[in-house]
Amino acid sequence: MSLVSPEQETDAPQRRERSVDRILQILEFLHGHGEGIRIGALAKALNAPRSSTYTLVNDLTQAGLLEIAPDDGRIFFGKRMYLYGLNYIRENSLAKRARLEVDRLAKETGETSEFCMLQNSRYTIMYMRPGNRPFRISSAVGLQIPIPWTASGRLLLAGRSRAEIEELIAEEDLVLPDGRRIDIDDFIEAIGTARNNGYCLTKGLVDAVTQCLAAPIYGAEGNVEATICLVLPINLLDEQTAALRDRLLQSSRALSSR
Amino acid sequence: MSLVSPEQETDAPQRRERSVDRILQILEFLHGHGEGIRIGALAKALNAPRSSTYTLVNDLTQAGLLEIAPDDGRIFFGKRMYLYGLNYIRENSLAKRARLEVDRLAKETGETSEFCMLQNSRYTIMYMRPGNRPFRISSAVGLQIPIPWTASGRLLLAGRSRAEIEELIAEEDLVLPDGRRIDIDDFIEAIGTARNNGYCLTKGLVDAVTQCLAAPIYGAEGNVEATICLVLPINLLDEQTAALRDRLLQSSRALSSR
DNA sequence: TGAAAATGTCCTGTATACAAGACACTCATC
DNA sequence: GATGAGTGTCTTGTATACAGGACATTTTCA
Repeated sequence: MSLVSPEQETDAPQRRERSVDRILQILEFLHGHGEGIRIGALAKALNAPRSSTYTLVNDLTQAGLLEIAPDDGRIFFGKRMYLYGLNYIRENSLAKRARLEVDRLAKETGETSEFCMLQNSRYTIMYMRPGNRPFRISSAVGLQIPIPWTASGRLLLAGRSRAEIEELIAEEDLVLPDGRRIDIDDFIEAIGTARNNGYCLTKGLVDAVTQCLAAPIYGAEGNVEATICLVLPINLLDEQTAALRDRLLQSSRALSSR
Repeated sequence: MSLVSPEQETDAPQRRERSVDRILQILEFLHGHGEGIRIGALAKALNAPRSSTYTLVNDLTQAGLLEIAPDDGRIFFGKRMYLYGLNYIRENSLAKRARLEVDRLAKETGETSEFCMLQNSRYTIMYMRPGNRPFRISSAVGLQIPIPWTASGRLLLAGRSRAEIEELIAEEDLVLPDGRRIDIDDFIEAIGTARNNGYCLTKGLVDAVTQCLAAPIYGAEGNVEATICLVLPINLLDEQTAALRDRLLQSSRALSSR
């Protein structure tokens, strides 16, 4: 079931939609859009009638799931959505354990640690704990990031067929922030290597000064359900990296099923 | 508009509800309930028809806003709800600044720092950063906590009339975790004092070994929109506490409007 | 082991929520 | 100050989503 895409364009009179579906479309669009949007523009983007959009957005706003910026009327996610969402990371077994483990890892190593999953066939940092280095703090938690940009992404695709991978990765996701293009064959090979090694190290992908060291979290069926990873300065000594890797793999094992 | 309470009990045939409202009821109930619940029990709790509840919950589950525990079928908040919620704290101006300030405060003082707001006429920790002490980490972030249990709560009620306060505070919220009962008159007086002082200190309320030092964050209209606070061991020296208070007030000013 | 309760799915009629469009405003822009 | 685009509110008719209930399982526990 496609969540966000508006119904197929036909000449037939527009199908009536259930408000549930409209709500899900609104939320998903807002999340993907990445910034506030005004109601009119939202209705147009979803190909939804303006009147229905008004009532729904107003309902959700009154409930606090959305907020409307008082100055320009743009819609954002609201406080209540945030509070509801916190329940997930507090209650979900894996998320809860992973959060604690990330905190522990960051504290012990002093390095920025992250817990990551796939969502929508994109990569998402679910939880992050910054390290002690005076680095910039990444504010990418919860955002959707192209899978090929990350070490975790290579692990998360482990076990999938070539066709599946090609299907999953959009063309533009192969282009790095600095404009370089990742070759799909190299990428698929890297996935295989990562799978065999049981970890993955990428250098200077998203930016030139960091490397990313990721380890898999296996689900009950032996699939890679999530990853835990360290964001490191690129110029570490080999023995430092090796020590960090061993420590990371320990966390990886602790979080994996069985 | 009451969010969670089911419609008034009449003998008239049940009013039909819009699915928007049902959804809001489901989410709010789940949040307040604090743990997973099965669909049947949910329908009963909301006084909603079972069939409608099934379809709605299934829709929300497919969308990832809810999750159903595979073993016993209980409903929880889902991954997508969490990701949607993260947008709030990333985009909302106050929440964003407060998060950075809390991180800074925790780092500088080494003490557990929190950003708090009212929600539903209950008190909620919106964001927390643990300090360096080997304390237990509170996992109360996002939960609804009785206002009288906290220093922040006293600040957040500043400026409200006695009647409003009595209206707001449920009887049972005056009872502390250890069974002691807070006198409503003392509580109202403490609110006035907190308002005049521009900060609030409470000792040994929620547990015997901590004190809580809170400062207001003023909104544009001079109202207390939120608070920022420190959770400290109860046996600090006066001069230590004073220094922390000054530092806290600095953050308070930085976050307040104007 | 049998009865009672709960779970999940499906079907149907009708109360009503949605789509469409009208209307009165408010901004921009020329 | 005229034009066009967008905003927010209301009203109305009808397609349909919801409430109710039936049914086949599964679970509970006496």
